[in-house]
Amino acid sequence: MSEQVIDRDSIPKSYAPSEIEAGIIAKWDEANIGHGDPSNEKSQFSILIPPPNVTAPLHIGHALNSTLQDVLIRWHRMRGFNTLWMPGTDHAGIATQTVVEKRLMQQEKKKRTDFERGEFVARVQEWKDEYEATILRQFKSLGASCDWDRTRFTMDPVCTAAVREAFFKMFQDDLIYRGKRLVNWDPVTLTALADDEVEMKEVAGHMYYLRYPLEDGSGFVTVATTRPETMLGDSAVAVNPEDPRAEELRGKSIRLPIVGRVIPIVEDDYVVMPGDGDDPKAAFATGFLKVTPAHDPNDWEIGLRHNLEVINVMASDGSISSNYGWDDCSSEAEQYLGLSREDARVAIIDWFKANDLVEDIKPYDHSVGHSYRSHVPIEPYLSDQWYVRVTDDKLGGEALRALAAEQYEGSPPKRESGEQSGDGELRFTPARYAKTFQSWHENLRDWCISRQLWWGHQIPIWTKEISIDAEVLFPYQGEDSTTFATQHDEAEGTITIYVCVRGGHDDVEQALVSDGFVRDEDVLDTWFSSALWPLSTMGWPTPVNFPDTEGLLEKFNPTSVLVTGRDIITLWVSRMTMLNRYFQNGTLPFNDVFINPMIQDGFGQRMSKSLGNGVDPRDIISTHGADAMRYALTQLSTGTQDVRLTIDLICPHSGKTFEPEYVKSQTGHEVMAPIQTSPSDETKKISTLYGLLIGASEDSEETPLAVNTSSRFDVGRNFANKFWNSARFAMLNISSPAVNVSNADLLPVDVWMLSRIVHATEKLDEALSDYQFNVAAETLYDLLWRDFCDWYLEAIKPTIKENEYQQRTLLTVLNVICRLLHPVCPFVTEAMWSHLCELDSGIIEGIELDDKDVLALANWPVIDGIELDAQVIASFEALQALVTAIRGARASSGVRPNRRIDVTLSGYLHALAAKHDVTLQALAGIDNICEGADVKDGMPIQIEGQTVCLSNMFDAEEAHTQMEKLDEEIASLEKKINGMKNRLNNES
RNA sequence: GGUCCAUUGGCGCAGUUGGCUAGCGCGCUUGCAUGACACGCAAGAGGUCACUGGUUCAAAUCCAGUAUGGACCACCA
Repeated sequence: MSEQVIDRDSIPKSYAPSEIEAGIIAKWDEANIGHGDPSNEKSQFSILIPPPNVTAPLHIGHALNSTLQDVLIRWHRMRGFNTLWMPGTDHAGIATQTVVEKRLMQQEKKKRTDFERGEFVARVQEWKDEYEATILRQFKSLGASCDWDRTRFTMDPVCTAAVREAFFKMFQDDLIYRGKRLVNWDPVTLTALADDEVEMKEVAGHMYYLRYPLEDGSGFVTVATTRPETMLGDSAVAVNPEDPRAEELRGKSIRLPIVGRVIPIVEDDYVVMPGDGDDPKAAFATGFLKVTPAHDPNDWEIGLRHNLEVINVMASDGSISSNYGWDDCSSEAEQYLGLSREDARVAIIDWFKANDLVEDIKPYDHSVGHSYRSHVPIEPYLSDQWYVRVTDDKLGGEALRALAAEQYEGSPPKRESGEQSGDGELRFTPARYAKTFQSWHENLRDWCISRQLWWGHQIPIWTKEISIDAEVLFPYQGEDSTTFATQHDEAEGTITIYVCVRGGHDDVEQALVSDGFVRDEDVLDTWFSSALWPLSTMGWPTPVNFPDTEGLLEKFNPTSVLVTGRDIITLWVSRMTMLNRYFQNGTLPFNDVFINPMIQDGFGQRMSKSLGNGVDPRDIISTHGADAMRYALTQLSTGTQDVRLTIDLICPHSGKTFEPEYVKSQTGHEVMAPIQTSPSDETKKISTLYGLLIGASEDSEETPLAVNTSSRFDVGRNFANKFWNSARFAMLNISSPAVNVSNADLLPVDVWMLSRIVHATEKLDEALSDYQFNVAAETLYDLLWRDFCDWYLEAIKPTIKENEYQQRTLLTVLNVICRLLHPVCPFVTEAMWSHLCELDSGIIEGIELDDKDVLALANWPVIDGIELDAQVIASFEALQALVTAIRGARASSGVRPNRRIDVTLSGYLHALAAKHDVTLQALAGIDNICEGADVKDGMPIQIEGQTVCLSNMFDAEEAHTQMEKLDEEIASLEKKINGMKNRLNNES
């Protein structure tokens, strides 16, 4: 056995992440550390990645989300669980289609409709392939230990099969239906949106007071509206039955201006009366409400109650049109056809003004729904759409009952048997988010799932219209392959047949087509396939067709925990819960939901591309390293609050950093720019370019001159470097061959250090079990920095070279620290591990550490039955207090740092000092340790009521200078005192 | 309008069932090129825990109210 195993030059002096990370990733790939094996008997721990949209590269929020998942996965893997972390991406229907359409317009000046559907989808597919590859590379570069062989995409064959089957079954069970409703229509992207895809924005608008003449010429009523342009589709005026004016108007009609339509006055208690104190609308109300069932959701409801005509006066792009259900367009009204909503509003108000029918126009601020994609106001628009009946107890009710009893009063008590029922087993961390989940389900409305897009899962419905007199003859009825529904339209005299074809029956599809059926053009809402993610990724329902998914569902569903952001509790968490329970006998897709913090910029704003305040994890990895990023993100995951990430702009060429501020760019956007405290050419250049680039286009692909980073990651870089260096130092001190260490061979400092790793392991386990990531990070920091580096390494310096037992203890401690740090800082620990493996660590009884070439696959330290003398530990802690006190006294009295002084103590303190003499001498700069109770010379200090005396603190010359210094200080203080005294005397 | 969250030294945050002197990182001050690390070491300054009242032997912590900030839901008269 060689004397010195580690060559001093083989480990560089400081940690350079960029030189090491790629090699480590390759090592993990080769060892296939992420592989989850369904046939493995060990208990499972599984996580499904919230699949990021393929619209753009990952941002720092994704990095946070993935880091936390990876910490949990690596920790469980080391603890011996059979782990599966399933990666993947989401096709993100409308979002992806929108960015691709935008790019085609910019680069090729082409619209979607300039392509065949298949052609266009192929272009989107190209985009998807590019970004999916980028995203997966990003995941890998931040150290994610997913099961890469099972990477899924929401439009993979395996996922498509699940979508087909889910749709089929729900259609069969009448949980999916066709309905003519007002939907949230996006007039730019030309698609319906779900309620939660609508963003409310405050808009400074106007309240228009319009006079509607009574048909009999006996006067008029004044209606108040914010949307005068919809008056073309008015089919009634409503008044509250309690309103005193209601009675004399009863039975009368209105002649609608411009159109000339005669419309009834209906009585409905939805109408707010002016002066009704409680309702804020009362201040603006006239008591008369124009009713436009085709263009307002509330009016739609009134229309249903009073059986009113539904007159749609707009085309799908929001322009005024008589082609979509407006039959009585007058010649007067024709002038408005083709105008946009906005232009029509102006023109119609002009008409009312010209005809003296405008009573008033008041400024009015209100919030208006906007499309979360195109950002234009939503148009409530009448159309035929597909809905999921989430209001059915089988879906919404089941999801609600999943909530754990301690988080939701209405939850059924947990079953006594060990059987998993799903009821009351869903637990949110932090617990308050259970309330978000609960109130969402208590106010559910059916879910509109059809989208008028090309990118997505096409709805598996084939349609044919037949005469109402014709017999509905359908050759496939009753077969396992199809199910159908019909819709009768008495007015048109038609029956529409909707046939849903189960997946894998191409012959039936062809037969339908030759029979005159046409497939529904629309695709499903992205969240429909996302809702099936826990099932589809694991091969539900037909594992036979996808052999690599065999056994996954049985082994890994329910998954252990879902880590996600609070913004998708309703969009995603709820729907996964519903569908998983519905298709899997009530079992849940996951038992725990951990809601990770949201990252904001230093000013508390959401990060976004258009603000220019986004942070790309790749930039952080290049400036700080992946471990640094992971450590910092773990540390700021406190669970209670959102986190602010102060952003620094750094110029990659010069390395200069700038503080950002928000300025108006030339396009009018608020964008981030460097503060020009001392305007240099460089600041100006970056500022201008930054503003231009970010302001010019949201999807700008050019790299700005400056890169966003944050000094918040410095703590992580320092931490990783500290580990690197301390490990290097420790290993360079190993010179003796391996030896087994028994308790009797340990010095007090070794016993103390072992007690610290026991303590840290327990605390870490507890913190991670409770998803207290910040506590975990803090625990690691204290262990590595405070305990190991500040105390242990310093304390053993005098003895380590000679003491072979201590060398083995040091190696064992380092080995344990390596393992404990690994889930949070996998790269630097894995890199050190290969050096550590070159040394034979020996054995310390009570600490179980296996031998593995790859740290990621090594075991979590099992510290069991190690006997550490509590008195020895306590005595080391007492020594720490003594050292601290002496250091403080030395510093405050100006002793030269490298001077060795004498200390005189008595009683138990002397015994303590004598026992730890070498350590005390090294840590506190002590020369002689003397025993004595009463010392005349020297400086007395108090420690726990005992007097300790320091002496020999200065040589003659130093003593002289020190005296002079003190004299000066006394003189200056006396001067101050006299000054104060004089002032007091003068004032009194 | 409804629900929820936050307010702790200059900055960013911990403080889980009330209980030793309220912690941590950055920054700041003083000193240090010490044979692991200046991405470092040692010592230090800095907080009436937003405000008002209450419960208690004891409140940053529990209760009520006020102020400020934020998030979500509802709402196009």
